[in-house]
Amino acid sequence: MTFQAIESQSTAELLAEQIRDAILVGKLHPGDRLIEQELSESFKTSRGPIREAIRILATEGLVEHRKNRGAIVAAPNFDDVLEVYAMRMSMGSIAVTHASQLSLETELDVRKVTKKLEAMRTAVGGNANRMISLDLDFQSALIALGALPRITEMFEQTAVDIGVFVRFLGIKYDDSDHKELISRHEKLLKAIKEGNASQAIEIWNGHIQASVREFMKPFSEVEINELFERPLMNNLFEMEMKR
Amino acid sequence: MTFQAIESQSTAELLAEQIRDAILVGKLHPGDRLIEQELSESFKTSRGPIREAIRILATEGLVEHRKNRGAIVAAPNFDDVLEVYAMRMSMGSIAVTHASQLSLETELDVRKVTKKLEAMRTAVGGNANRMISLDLDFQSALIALGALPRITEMFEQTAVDIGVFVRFLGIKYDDSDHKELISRHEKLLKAIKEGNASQAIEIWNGHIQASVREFMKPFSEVEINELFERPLMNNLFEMEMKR
DNA sequence: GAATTGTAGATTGTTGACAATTTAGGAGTA
DNA sequence: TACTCCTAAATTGTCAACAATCTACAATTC
Repeated sequence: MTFQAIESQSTAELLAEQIRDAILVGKLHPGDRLIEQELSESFKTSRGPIREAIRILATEGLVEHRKNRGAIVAAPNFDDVLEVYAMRMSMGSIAVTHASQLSLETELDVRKVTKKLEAMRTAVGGNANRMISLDLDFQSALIALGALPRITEMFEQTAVDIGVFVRFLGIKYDDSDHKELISRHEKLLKAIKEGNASQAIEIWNGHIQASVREFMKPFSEVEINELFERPLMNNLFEMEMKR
Repeated sequence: MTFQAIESQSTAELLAEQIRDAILVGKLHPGDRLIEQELSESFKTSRGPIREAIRILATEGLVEHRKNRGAIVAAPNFDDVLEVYAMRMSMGSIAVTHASQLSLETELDVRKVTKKLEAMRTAVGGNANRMISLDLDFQSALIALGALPRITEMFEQTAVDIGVFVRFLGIKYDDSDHKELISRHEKLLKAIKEGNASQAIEIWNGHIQASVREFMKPFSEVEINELFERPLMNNLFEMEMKR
């Protein structure tokens, strides 16, 4: 028998994870400073690994690194939401198409996606953040089917972004849509397995649009109409520019 | 009057630049090891900044970082070319569309693009690598007009990728196409300024396709036909799947 | 002889000390 | 008061030494 290689994370990665979670959970707020010595003391490590962790978070865009002045937690706005989802829509289309056209030697990966979907199914009624996180996991696994490393990587990245948006722009997961969400995901996976790329893309785009709409819910009628004036909304909602 | 803040690069960034150039220029080959101590000795610095530089290059994908085993220069293949250009095509479409729809308060940025174009014009007959690099500069500046930070950032990133491809997959810049290239760029910029998004996209996509074709030139007829079998080629050449 | 185990050398990971830079606030000046 | 200049504290940047880990190869076993 053969075991899967276990790869222990480096201290820096571990630290980055902890700090990232602290931001996503709201223990750290936009504008808060990350002071190397403070962190190294509370994590009981030296400043070296902390530095690396901060650099990791900086490339993720979670913190902003100013030369000689340290890092601060970054603050997102709605333009960021639109950009991130525009990226996810079109990159996702590529990945999903590619996955559809690949002869699924990716058997193992398909298993992973199914598993994520299962996790979502059993998690009905859980709290909103948990559901959102599971949904993002599913999407990441799905996109990974495309076997395009850079695009997959970019998805991981934008998933972190979305975590920040959820935290700082506020969003409530709508439980009533849960069933619909899962059935959409099922259809999407099915389309990919059957090699029906165009259908897969259609479902994918629909999902992205639904996600963006979630972010618009906290806004008023008037504000939403204003949002639809923004250029990027074209990319996301193409023809049907009216709700 | 007000001056633009001059921001001196950190040692690590400087080092990363040096090493990156060494890779792009071919002084370092895929598989070569980057040994921290060696580098720190030849750069006359300590290992700290070297470490950071290597981490930077690792996130750029130029080197591969193996835990406890150091970093090696990464090796690209044609799949990478296809993925990178697929990303540039669709991300570029978003940026170009967005730029077209923006009321050009981006006056300053437009100036920058024009300048890059001018640089290309005056550089006729220069060596191939120089032309390619100028072309990439132009494209980056153009995409920056979209004012979408993540997409702009991604373009910088994939430009580095392309540098690696050019170096290690070989490509010869075709001087005879030079005029056509520049006139295409002019039309593209003009379309954006006039807010003609659909035309801009069309030109953009054409340019991407032309770039990919450049990378296919070293291949034989038979090999090229094989390339067109690859799923990703659909995204790049859509309908016209025959040369 | 092939496979396994042990070991020395090379290399990365971590640490605490010191240097350089930035920031904030007070003293001095008009 | 408003402004500039200066200084001290806070903080990041750099360094060299030490610890942990990996690689290659020799020694050992079957």
